[in-house]
Amino acid sequence: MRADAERNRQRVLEAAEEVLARDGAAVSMRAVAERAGVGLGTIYRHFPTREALLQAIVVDRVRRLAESAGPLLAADDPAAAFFTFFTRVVDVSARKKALADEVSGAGLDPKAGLGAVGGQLRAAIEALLRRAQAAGGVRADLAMPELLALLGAACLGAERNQWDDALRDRALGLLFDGLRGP
Amino acid sequence: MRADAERNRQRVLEAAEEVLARDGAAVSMRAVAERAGVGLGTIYRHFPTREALLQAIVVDRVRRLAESAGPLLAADDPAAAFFTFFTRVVDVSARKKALADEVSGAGLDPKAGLGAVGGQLRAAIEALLRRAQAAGGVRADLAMPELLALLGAACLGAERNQWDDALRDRALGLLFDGLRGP
Amino acid sequence: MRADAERNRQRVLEAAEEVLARDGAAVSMRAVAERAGVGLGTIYRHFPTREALLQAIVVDRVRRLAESAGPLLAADDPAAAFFTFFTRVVDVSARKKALADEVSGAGLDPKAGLGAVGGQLRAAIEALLRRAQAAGGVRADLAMPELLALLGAACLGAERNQWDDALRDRALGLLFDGLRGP
Amino acid sequence: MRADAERNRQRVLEAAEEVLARDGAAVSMRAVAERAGVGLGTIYRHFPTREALLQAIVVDRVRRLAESAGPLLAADDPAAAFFTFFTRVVDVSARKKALADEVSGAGLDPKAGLGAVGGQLRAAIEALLRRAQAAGGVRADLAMPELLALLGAACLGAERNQWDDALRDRALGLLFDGLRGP
DNA sequence: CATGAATGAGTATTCATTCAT
DNA sequence: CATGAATGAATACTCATTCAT
Repeated sequence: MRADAERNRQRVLEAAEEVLARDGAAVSMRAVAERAGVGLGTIYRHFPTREALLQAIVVDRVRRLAESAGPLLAADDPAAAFFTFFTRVVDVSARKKALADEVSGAGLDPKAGLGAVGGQLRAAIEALLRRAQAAGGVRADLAMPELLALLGAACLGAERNQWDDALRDRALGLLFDGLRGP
Repeated sequence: MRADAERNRQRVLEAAEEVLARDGAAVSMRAVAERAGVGLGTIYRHFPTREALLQAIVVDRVRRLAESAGPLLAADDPAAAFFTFFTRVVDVSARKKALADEVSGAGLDPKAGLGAVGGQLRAAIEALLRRAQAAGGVRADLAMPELLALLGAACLGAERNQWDDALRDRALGLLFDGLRGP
Repeated sequence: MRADAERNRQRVLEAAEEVLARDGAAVSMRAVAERAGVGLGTIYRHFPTREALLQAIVVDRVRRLAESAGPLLAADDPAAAFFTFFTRVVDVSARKKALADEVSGAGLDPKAGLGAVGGQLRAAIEALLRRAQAAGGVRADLAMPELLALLGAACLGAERNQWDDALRDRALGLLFDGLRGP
Repeated sequence: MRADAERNRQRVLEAAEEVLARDGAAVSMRAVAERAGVGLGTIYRHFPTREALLQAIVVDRVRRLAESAGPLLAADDPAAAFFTFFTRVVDVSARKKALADEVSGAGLDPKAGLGAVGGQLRAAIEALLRRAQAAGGVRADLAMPELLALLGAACLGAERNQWDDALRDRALGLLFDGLRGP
């Protein structure tokens, strides 16, 4: 790919990321184009449809999240690692609109638009959970469906209600007590 | 107001409630009019804007929810009453689209579009919480902000991901363990 | 239907008829709206899609053509009636763009977008042909496929090349000699 | 012109010929570029506009048609030669989209976009006609305007309606009977 | 000289809202 | 007072053409 094309592709992605993070999934293509300082056609050159552009951004976010789980899988305290990652996912959702929608619900199954990265994030969560359970830091009867349900809910709540750090810590603190066991 | 006007107002409200519950907040005014069997103008006679109509419905829902808390305030088991009401709010959210948005977050402050009923729901929750805490069934350090944050998150998650009863019970069971205390 | 709605529907149809007759099937909806002096939404109220509007016009033209065959079926000179109708179809095509496309080819089969009127026109042509053949004014071995092929071709030629009356008479005169027999 | 430039010009012409013949005049420049395996800019280097490219192709087709008339001018049976050529033009139109438009109507006047070749084709047709008339195989009162009108119409019909060989023979057979005389 | 990235005017279509009937 | 016809701004997307690389 030519240098200027790659540069413009990045500008489009960054502009779309910004307006998407700020305004949510209802962004118009024209708004993205103006923000990026490019023509409408330039967006469509790099992303065939509106959905493709938005998905590219969300997929990238989810991928980064999944990748960031790597170091935590080798952390000394498996339970802390699990809760750290849970918090991180919620945290990113609070700051980036349209991410929670994907983390929430079925979005982590490969069948969804996320493609493979949905499964990767899910796998990362599951691995962290298993280690934490083996270490006794998370109750043994916690299964993935309810964990994902709660994680998705927290992400949606954090996004919609713009949880600040303090609120997030208090809310997740309560939730984590429940995940540790009664 | 003339009797037929009042009757039409009710028909509009009921129709809007149905389509809003089913299709979510993206519902079109025409869809509401057709469902109600009235003209578009009739809707606008009773509700000045689309937002006003939707809000009237949500306000009504929230009001009913708040009123339904009454008996629970006199229940024998304050903690059970608290958790019952929490579950009820989540349950209704899962079945009625566009409710979770209001329960979530700032919607329960009087400053929001909900008007007074937001405060009423909030007051009901707070009263149930205080009784449950006094009875020792809920941890004493649980404050309203994080409680509302978690309640809103659960509502959003239940709506978006269409929690079934079993999933709702498992997810809320974990959360309630956290609310009882570590 | 309300009087003003019917009036506007007619204005739209007439405006679309004009621009379609003049500019062909590539007309834009905006051009029709401006010509009709109505808003874009008004067109879409009466015709759900661009295709529906254009088809309504062409269907109407074809219907009128088919209906105009009625008196000719009772004419004294069956052969003259047949040739008169053939000429009429070509004549209208020369004056109204986008008609020839429908008369030409498969457009007269009910499967096409013309719906029933395509079949009616075809039936009218066939009836006129049979009478003319029975009267000995048209060769007996003339069948519908080649007749429709020639009629469609003449319509297309007349439209594309804007045959004037004299040219049309000369060209069709030659063709009719062929249809009478060698 | 450099050898590679000439080579690219040919590739563009051939690719455009193919897609034009298959898909008709609505072909996009990008489709031509991809088919030719060259960049869009290369097309515009050789042809200043979309129209220029399409015309170059049609001009070439018409030129070849005109040239193919040469041997027929020396054929033993002038009438057969005339009808053979008429059939050939229709035949090519049926197989190559966007040709009929040019053969049809004014396209054969030098004033049109075809440039000189339009006149050449016209001259070839006229020469064949004169010989056939002199030999008594075509009616003496057949003049060029109506002949061209009918030829153009047949070309358009054959293209639009995708006449197969049998239909073409039947339709043209009827027409030729008319051209021979009543 | 070749490339293909960028442009942006243009397209059909939707929908909240107004207002003549 | 009810109706629903009319409005027109807004949306996603296409494609001939230009021009930086």
